[in-house]
Amino acid sequence: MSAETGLREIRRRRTRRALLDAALSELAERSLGSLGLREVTRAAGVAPTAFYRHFRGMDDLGTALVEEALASLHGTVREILTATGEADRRGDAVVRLIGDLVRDRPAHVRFLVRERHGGVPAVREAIAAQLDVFADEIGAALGCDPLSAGWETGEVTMLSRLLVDHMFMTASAFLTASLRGEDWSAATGTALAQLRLIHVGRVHWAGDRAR
Amino acid sequence: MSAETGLREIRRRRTRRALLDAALSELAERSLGSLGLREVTRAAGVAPTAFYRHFRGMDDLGTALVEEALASLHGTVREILTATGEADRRGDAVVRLIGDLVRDRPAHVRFLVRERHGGVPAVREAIAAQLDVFADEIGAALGCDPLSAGWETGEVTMLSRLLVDHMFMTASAFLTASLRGEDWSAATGTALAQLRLIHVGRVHWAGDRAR
DNA sequence: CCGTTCAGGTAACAGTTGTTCACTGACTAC
DNA sequence: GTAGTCAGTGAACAACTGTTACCTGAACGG
Repeated sequence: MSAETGLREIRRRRTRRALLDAALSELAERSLGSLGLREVTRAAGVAPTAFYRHFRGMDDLGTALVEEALASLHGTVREILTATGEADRRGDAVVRLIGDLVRDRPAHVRFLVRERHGGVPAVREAIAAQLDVFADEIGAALGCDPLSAGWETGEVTMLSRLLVDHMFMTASAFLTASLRGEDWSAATGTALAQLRLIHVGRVHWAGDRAR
Repeated sequence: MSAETGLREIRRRRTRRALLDAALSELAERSLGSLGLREVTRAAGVAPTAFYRHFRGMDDLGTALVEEALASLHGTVREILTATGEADRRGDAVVRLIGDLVRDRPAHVRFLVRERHGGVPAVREAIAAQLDVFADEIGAALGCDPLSAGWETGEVTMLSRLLVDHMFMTASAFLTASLRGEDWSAATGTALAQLRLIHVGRVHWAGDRAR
């Protein structure tokens, strides 16, 4: 295993964390592309050159942040998929889990939402690739569901992509709600209703497809 | 009226256009926050100081681009709302119109998609405000539809917000499809199916709401 | 204990940035 | 025809950028 609890390694990890955190807090109201290497090191309380001991450049720092943010998101997705219960109860669980994620790691979520279509190609593509993986996982889970009996694979993937995108818009809604103040429950209600609408569409999909 | 066809005004408008176009083409693979004033003037073939004759700063240039981009989008939305025909035929019209918009003004659409959650607060909020207006318009149109009989206003707005967001994800899908190559028709199919799924959910919404 | 490794710091570099000032000269209003 | 307006220019500024080569000293392996 890679325990690596040397004193030196501890220091190393600490400043690496400081760099990531500094970048993350700076990214609250800025975009990655407009973030300078020196700004990050200054906010982290480290000399500019120390940056290169950890990252090749800002793109590298960006992809590291993607990995980190998607790790927590992956955990959330896994929880969602393994959540048992009736299909419409599962919607409640999804919205609640996304809300928890936004509460626990707002900076990570904001980073993902912002850089998904952002100006740094490497980061953008890293996020897109991982979201494709998520969509596939969700699609696989959906395929096992009795509600999807008789669905073509193309139909399943279009649904899972819709769900992934809806996850992102829900997260974004939670973020703006959290910094605008008190309409958190309204955002929850909206997301729940939209998810339920999609669910209803799913239930009656096969029946209405003929027409 | 403000005809203003003086020779001086013509020159003025020309360099203003050059500045906007230069910024727009530079924004194909970058974000507004990372775009420098001098880069724009250099790409426009103008001295840096000329910039200030037209904009107070980059934020101002950004909001001007928002206005321009949303003007074309507003036209599309209006066409969508006034489109007659059966409800599911209207879905085809929506996807086609968005496709046309992406084909005609890819830079504007990309700018909107990128800066919607981007790093420049002024631009972000300008876009959000206009999207709220669009959602209200769509909501009003939906309210007149016989399919929405018995719907609460909150339910109508959650649907219109879902539709606006889906418009954006469709536009984004078209954009990535257009620069990745040939899966344009696949993107069309996905967007259409998703819209139809939402439509099916809408039709059976009232009936399933009780449970 | 001693030589090595290596995270971090210092100093300097060439380039770029936003912004100001005074200036030109083609257009305009009278 | 002439005086004035004003879009665009040129030069200069302090501040900042990413990146380099070299140095320092504490933790490390043996």
